[in-house]
Amino acid sequence: MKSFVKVINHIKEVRLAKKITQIQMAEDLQITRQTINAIEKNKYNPSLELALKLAKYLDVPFEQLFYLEEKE
Amino acid sequence: MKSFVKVINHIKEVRLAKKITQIQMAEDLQITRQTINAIEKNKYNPSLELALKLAKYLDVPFEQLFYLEEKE
DNA sequence: ATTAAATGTAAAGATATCTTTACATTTAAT
DNA sequence: ATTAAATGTAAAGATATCTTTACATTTAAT
Repeated sequence: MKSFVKVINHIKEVRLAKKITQIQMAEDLQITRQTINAIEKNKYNPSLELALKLAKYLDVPFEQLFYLEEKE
Repeated sequence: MKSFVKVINHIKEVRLAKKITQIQMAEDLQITRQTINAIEKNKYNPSLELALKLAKYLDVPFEQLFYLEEKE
């Protein structure tokens, strides 16, 4: 899927505001800490399923946590 | 990511309500018709990026188009 | 300054997402 | 009933997402 937009996520900001560690979050969501780290560092996007779990876990509206933005 | 939840999507219902074909939608979103079809038939979930594009295109709140449900 | 906890990163391997090409079946219009 | 448009499907290949194992660096507390 070539694309001129990219996904922005605010996971790190929300996580820090709630004083949760990557480790805690990974355990709670039953994924690895490397995955959380990679997503926060924008190595790749979470799958749709994980994205929905993240919004639920962090208790923020989905569109506030993830949204599209023009690339570059 | 082993998981006890699955993603539900209402793409087909919304698309039909708007009288749009898979072909038209695929062209507009610059993806293939096979991808739309596979997602509507639940062969797999869209990527987060495509999911966000779909909600925007169909003009529905994200959480109305995609949400988690207990598996089985 | 030392230590422990947290974060960052890398590489290999598994599965998921998406494309391309091709053909079959169903639906809608005449 | 015929035809065209739309939908369904399959297989091979490319890239993305996620795990596991391992180690390095940074941050926070003492």
